[in-house]
Amino acid sequence: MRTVSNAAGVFSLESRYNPGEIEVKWQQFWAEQNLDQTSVESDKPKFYALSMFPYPSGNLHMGHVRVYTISDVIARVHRMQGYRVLHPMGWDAFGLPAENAAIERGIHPSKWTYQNIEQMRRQLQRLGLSFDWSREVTTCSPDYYKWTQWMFLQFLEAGLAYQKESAVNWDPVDQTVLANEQVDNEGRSWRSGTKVERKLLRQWFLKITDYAEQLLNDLDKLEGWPERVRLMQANWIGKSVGAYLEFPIVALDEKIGVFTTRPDTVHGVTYLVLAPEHPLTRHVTTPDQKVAVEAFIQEVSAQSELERTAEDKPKRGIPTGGKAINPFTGEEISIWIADYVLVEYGTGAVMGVPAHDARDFQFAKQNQLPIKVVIVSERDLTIDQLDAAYTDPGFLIHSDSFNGMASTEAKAAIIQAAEEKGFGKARIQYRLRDWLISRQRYWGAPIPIIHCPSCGTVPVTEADLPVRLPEDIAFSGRGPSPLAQLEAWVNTTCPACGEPGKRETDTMDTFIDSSWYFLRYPDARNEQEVFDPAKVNDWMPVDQYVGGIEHAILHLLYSRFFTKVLRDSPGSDRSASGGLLNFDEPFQRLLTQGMVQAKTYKNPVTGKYIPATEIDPTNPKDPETGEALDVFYEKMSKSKYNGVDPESVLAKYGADTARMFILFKAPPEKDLEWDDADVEGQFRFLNRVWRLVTEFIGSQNLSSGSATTSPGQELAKPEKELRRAIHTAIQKVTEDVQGEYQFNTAVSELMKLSNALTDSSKDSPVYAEGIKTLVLLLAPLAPHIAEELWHNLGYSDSVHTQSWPTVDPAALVVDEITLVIQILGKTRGTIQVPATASREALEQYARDSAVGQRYLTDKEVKKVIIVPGKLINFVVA
RNA sequence: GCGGACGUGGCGGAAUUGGCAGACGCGCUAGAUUUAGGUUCUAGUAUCGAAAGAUGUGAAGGUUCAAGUCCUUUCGUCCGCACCA
Repeated sequence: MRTVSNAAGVFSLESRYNPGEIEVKWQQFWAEQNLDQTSVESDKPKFYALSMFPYPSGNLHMGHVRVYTISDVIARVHRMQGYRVLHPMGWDAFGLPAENAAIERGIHPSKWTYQNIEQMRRQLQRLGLSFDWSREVTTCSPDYYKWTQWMFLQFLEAGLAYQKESAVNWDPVDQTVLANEQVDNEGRSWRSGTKVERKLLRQWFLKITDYAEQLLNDLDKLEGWPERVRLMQANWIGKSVGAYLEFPIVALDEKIGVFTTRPDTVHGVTYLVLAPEHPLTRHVTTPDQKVAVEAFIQEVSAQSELERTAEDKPKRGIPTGGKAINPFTGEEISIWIADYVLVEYGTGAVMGVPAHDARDFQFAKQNQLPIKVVIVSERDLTIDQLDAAYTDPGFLIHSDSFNGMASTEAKAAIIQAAEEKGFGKARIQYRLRDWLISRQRYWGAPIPIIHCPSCGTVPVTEADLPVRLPEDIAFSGRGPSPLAQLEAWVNTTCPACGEPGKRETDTMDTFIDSSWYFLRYPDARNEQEVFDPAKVNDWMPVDQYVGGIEHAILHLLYSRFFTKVLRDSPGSDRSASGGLLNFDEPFQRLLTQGMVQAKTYKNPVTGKYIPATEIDPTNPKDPETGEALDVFYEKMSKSKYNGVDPESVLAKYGADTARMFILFKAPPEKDLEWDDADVEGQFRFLNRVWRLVTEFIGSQNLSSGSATTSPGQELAKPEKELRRAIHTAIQKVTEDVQGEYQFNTAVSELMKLSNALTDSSKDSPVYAEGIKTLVLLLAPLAPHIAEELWHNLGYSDSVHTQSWPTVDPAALVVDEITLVIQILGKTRGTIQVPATASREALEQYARDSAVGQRYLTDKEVKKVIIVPGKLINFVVA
């Protein structure tokens, strides 16, 4: 076996690329050298690269591999470019699956979670991700949730946390509240299968609506976010500008307030509608309607919100018998209740203007309610009959002093009139609702509140945090929340008066845990305070956030909310004038990566998915029925039998190949189709690089001294071309790995460089520069092989501590360019011309060329367009 | 219904932002080497055509010397929201 010796030692030239061996070796080396720990050299610019932390389900899937590979490449590139980089990792470790494991398998949620964390951390470390594990956070750990509880107290202090009675999805079998997303389309619980009920319960809320306007406006600052995420958030917040108007109830000393975006149509109101849950429904109902109204309310309350808001559902409602007065006209109008009015939005009551609102029109037709036209398309037109609601702008009629006014102007005029007469005022309404954060579950951060018979709701004092989860607890999945069943834990003393009190038994929504974790990483081991504001203000905002589009609203909106609240809140230091944070938005740039999909086989008749192992891929048929199967790509999942286990890919090809495949196969924000043949292709490429570098090292050894460049020597043409290829690669890869993150084209540039080197002579004096550059550019993408080759090249420092290569502009200068010759815009050929040729010279070269001779002879050239360095276009008659 | 994104070879995807469409890879074809096979290497691979050449970026128009890229219309796919008053 031939060996080579250099500064790095003696090694075999015949050694084949063996990822299993070198990846473990270098991972150990990096760990020993603490290479991944965050540099705190303050003279360097900071870069905070963050990928969304995972829920520790126990097994890593390809989606994880993709996100973390992306953020790892970004982190590694920035390190080489001279930034101090914070690239941390943690665990979103509270949540239902742990508790279900406890119910189903009798394993304690804590044990289950920590086991999973151990396993997933090992799996992540196998990928060669440069995470600073010394800053790891785990949301279910008391030293983390202590501060989650502290956050809650900040919100309480600021008046942003409150309790209120609210209609929620209640599962009568499991005896718990369910989130909307845990109820299916038929209104059944995902776990018990029972129809959920709407139940009024006293729950904790965070007042996110107080920040609605800022959350909306500051979206404009997020230029580094995908447009669609910003739009989704804007729609979710759902700002409407309109008016709040009050209608006095006949024979009662009360008024019904409504919100409307169309105050200009107020003279066309012919009835009012209350939501069934509206507090005034029972007041306004007349005795003769009482039985019918009660029955209706019962019926509606049995429906889930999903059922009630289902598409194109007929609007159902009944009269209450009560009457109200339209203050603008003095007319008496009837009061109805109907299921299409939502108690959560606006005031839970609407004014019915059938002539100018499609829903009201439908409702009025159905119930023979009067329709009064008050807007017409042209001035001085009079229309009394409509076939459909007229919802466009127009001019007012039947509207007293406002007649003839444009509806757009009338809005403001009528609001002004309402204010003057005390009928109402201008109002801005948001679709966003306050955030319900109580969960009747065990595996979450306990809400740090004590209920005292004499003092009421009392916060746990900061010194008593964390309110720990009791360890010794039974999980049956039945009866009240596990915490509520543990009397020893529930009974405590009131911090205010010292008398007996009871702990709040609800825990917090796990989205609270993840709404601030990025603020903990800069100071993750701080036991004295939630974080040192100086450190957080130094590292924040996150420069690049990477995660799935499924969090477009939830996590990303909540995190923005938390950031703004903490910016406004002084924290523990009440004497401070400003807030804890000095920035408005947590995430400067956001990259939403696409799904990882794989081929699925589905029987179009039965709808069944068939595992790939059971079919012949060249002729996919159902093994049981023989029917031809549909073949398409879908997100990997167990139920579709199309999951690819990262561990098996790592075992077969290694982490570098898996990373390269993922980066090359699709741009990061697009869905990625898993393809074993393409994985093989990346493995081949890394093998080519391996051979290229290894053979170069061998040739250096054999012919040492013969391939040196004398300074000042003019390079020959092939060398010049190779050097241009090298620096073009540096330029393009650099562009691709920063800013737009087009890793797929970055990899293809590396392939081109590799191909250029393969085609060049190893004796070329610039060959060594090419090999070195290739390894450096490859380092962030395939860190292990790059490290191995770097050391084999004789360097003793890690490749990952090297500076990113820079472009030598002189190397990009060309002597000759290819000039495209077009006749009437059609390409007819190309010629090589000196790069410095003038426009006149270019035209002459083109005319003299064979192409020019052929197409221009006997033709009248009317016009010549010259794009210097590129093309010449002759416009002929 | 409203809002958004996207349609390019057999496939994934490229195209200095208006300047040679199909980079790079997969697959496929032929050949070479080695072989039990994989590996590796060379050449080819948008379509039609023997070739010259013509055609070609969902479709149809338009602007321009020049359009995948800009404009208009249209078809299709995907995603988000959906009785929000």
